[in-house]
Amino acid sequence: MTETIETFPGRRKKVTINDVARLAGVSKKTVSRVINKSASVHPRTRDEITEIITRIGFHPDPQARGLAFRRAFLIGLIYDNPNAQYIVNMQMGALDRLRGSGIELVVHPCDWHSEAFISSLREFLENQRPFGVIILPPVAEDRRLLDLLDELNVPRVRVTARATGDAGPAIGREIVSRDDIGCAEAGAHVAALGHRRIGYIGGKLDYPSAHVRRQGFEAGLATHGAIIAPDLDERGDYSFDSGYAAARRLFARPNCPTAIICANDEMAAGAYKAAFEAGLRIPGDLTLIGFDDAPIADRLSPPLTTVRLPTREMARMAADRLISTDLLDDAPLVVDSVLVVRGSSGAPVSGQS
Amino acid sequence: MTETIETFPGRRKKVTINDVARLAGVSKKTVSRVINKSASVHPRTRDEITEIITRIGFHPDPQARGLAFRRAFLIGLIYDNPNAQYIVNMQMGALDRLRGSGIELVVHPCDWHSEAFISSLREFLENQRPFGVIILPPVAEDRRLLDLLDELNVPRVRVTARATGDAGPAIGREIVSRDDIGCAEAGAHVAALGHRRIGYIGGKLDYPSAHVRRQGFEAGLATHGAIIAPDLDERGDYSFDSGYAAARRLFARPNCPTAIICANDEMAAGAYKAAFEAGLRIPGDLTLIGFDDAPIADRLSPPLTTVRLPTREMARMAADRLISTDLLDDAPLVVDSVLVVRGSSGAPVSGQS
DNA sequence: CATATTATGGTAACCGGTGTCATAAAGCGA
DNA sequence: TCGCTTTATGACACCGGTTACCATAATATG
Repeated sequence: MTETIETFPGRRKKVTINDVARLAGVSKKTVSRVINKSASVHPRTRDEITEIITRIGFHPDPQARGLAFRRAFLIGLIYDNPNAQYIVNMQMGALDRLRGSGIELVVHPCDWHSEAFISSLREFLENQRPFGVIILPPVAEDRRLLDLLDELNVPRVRVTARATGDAGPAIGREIVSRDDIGCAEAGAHVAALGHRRIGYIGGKLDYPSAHVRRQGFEAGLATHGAIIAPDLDERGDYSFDSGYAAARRLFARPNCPTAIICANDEMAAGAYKAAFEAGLRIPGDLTLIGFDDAPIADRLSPPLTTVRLPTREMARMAADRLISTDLLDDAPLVVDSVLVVRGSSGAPVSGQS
Repeated sequence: MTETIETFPGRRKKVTINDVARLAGVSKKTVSRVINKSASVHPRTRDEITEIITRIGFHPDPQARGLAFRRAFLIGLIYDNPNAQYIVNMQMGALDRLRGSGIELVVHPCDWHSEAFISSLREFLENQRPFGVIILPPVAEDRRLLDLLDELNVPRVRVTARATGDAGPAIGREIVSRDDIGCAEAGAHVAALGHRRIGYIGGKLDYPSAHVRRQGFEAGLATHGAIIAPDLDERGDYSFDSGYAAARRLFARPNCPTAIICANDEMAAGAYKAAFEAGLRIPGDLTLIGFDDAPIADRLSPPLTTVRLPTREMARMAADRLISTDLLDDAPLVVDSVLVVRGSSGAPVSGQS
């Protein structure tokens, strides 16, 4: 039995690998091997060292380890649109997985369209050399960013939306959301309610998710023979204001829609505002559909029927892919979206088209 | 003129302090002095070194520096209530200031009431040894956390609400918001509109801001001789659901309020929902007031009259206090809140009390 | 039993900076 | 001109880990 001299009571200085080595009567190299689960260490030795590590509460210094590894124990979360409400969910999801791993989450919002976009990211990546990064749409699709990550050899996981799991070549590891599935449900839901005069407020064309969602909605409508009315086809930029403006344009059309499908909740919330101002009752006069199931969705009155994406879960998976050592392959992980029916959708009032 | 041999074109390996030293013909220590603006370096030498640093694009490695300094170039943002919408604003504010400083923001939500609260924070602080932390309410008031920070000697800035700038002893550096000012404006606004049957949905007693805001509202009401009706005095926990429940309780009272003041926007949003379900029109039947000017405030219909706190600015100031070398003193920085009148407040319909 | 292979452990150098302390150079009053 | 203080700079160890490489003990083979 080794003397219990020098256990932690009273010690104030940081416990180092040397302390462990000394107590175990081995070299720091051996302790290092145990820490990193590398190479062959005699089981007895390993257990002894492990025991000592926990007993004296040794935690390898991330700074020192990072310096030697040339890699910081940080994971960057890179995204545009810092105001999107799901960002918080994504952060929580990543943190769920990181908790206890000794790796910290560094948030890195950025302005996709700014000139400094790449250079500021480069600075972060080159200097801090994060363990890996999680990139969210729409920047997850940016060629320059992907190239930069390749150049600097930073592991990454992309979170992205695609209509099918195998559409297009995978660009590195990715978490793919099947936005189209929930959208199809939503489209079918709207059509099944009897709506035929259906408006649409889509996203910008350079957001890949905009296409996927649209296709999903259209496919769902088609199952009941419905379509997006060609003269009620509007577009926003996923912001509240753009949704408001688009909805106003729709209301100004000769033949008002009885339902409007929005490519995200923020724009749907804007449509609520427009509807309120126009004196339209939801869902009596107007059915509204959103996407995201953002926090605002069930805070609206009536609560918004929307398509839920498991954002937190997705971020958790993304973080897991970055830090799990036992990852089997790089096949994209696919998650489904699902329709959440709430109070904003109902049958059109009789008498209307 | 020194030869331009070996400038960066084509180099792939990291530029180190040694490269700079060699090029400048000085020791790395001197370069280090320049980097840290420390001690006396001859102006000529300094300029020369500075020039070389920018020319070859040298960025000191945060890992190495952190190891030597025993302090990571990270700033932690510690908060409970990760779902509060102002969190994103706080993050943005801190990032505004950190941009270009080479210091990264690490987010650290935590469950104030969990047992692991302190231990998980201790792990972060002991291992990563962040440059400093910003702590937001309500954890900004937690004794155990403050003690822990003292023990580990981690610089901190607290963001907190106090009625007056000098109430109570300052516990380290702080950014103080005068919640009471805007609340007083709001109270006066409600009373001036003619409301006399005024309900209140306050926050939990262990949230210090709950007291401050209440006092502010009451002071404002008092300027017009109004008070919170004793039988309409409810309490929530700053969550949407609690606001909804509290509002429903208020509506069930014999004599309905014509106005409800809520201690935050989330609860006010809950009250919207309750009002909607009860068939009450806002502001015709019911005036609603919130606090925070959270994103949801102007997404509600009608938009919510609320008290705005300059959250982003506050976080910017907090980060500044942590990283600015030229800070003059530790006096608390005080920011005011201000009433934002929107569509949810109006005169009570005649005929009512 | 001698020799060829493993399996481990030890040593030194290194990752890229910073601290301490000594020393050279410069300023300065007598 | 000569000490003496002040300023500028360098040598070297060190922060706390890691890897490269070598030495040695343990095991297998002829």
